[in-house]
Amino acid sequence: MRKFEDALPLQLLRAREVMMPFFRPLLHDNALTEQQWRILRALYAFTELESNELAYHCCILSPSLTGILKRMEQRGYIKRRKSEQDQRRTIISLTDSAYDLLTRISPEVEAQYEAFNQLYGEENTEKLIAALKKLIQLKKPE
Amino acid sequence: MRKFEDALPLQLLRAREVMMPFFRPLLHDNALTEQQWRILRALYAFTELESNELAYHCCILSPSLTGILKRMEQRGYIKRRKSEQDQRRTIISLTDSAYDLLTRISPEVEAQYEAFNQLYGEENTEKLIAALKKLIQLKKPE
DNA sequence: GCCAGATTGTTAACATGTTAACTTGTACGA
DNA sequence: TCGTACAAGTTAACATGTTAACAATCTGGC
Repeated sequence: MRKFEDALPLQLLRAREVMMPFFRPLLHDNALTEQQWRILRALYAFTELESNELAYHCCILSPSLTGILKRMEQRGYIKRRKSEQDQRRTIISLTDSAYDLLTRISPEVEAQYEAFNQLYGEENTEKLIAALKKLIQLKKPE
Repeated sequence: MRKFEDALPLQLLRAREVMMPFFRPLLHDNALTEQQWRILRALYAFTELESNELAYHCCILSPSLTGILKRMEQRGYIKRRKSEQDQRRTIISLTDSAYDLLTRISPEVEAQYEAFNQLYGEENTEKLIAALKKLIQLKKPE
């Protein structure tokens, strides 16, 4: 059988566990979960997104997103409106308060990316991103 | 700010989401979660492990492990014994039933790895594993 | 216009992730 | 040897992951 450590999904998980300590303290200080942070960044990048688009970009399943958005709405970070053309669709966007938060902590996040790059090496990072992009473009043939 | 898609932790997550569909149907057919499968494989590789070692190898936090092991014990896949020298430590190992299960579905798992490699390319896979191993060896300086 | 089938989002039920607090057992120095 | 600090597991409380089922809406063909 394949050696336990060579399992690629496990390696990807481990790699993530090595990176996250760079960012977790920051998120924790601002009472944000990783998922909430991904949502803030996605909405910052796209200005507004429908629920299913947001879920796709953030790698979050719809049932999880329902709860997360509920909490983020209560905390005043996101707002929702119904699509005019299709009453099923909800369009999500950020509040001013969320933009303030992003503006405030983004520099610290960038600093942590820098710290990581210094440790891992700029070149290694680029190679890894390239390899991951290639993998992500794959689709399982059915 | 950094482009949303270029966030490395997100890329690692996406990559994993692309890979897992190769294995999920198999796990699902055998009523196994990803975590339970990691535990089975780790115990198969190491024969027996203490709780904290098992948690480390499988990237599972102790509080989660407590519940997972409870369910796996009820289903007859693992057994526990106390360490003689240190009554705090629990040593976990597989039951015969678990070995049977592993023997039965391992070939199918390997076949899925092969299918993935054919799609992604042997060389790409090796490069990616090498890059991930290098990353995993990093420790955040405190 | 009407209905079958697809789509969007939610709820439900359970498993796991995450942090903090707690329990028990161990080690170690005053 | 006493107590204090530490280590291993568990529990608690909440957030999220996962699958299935469901309600509301839309879309197309008839």
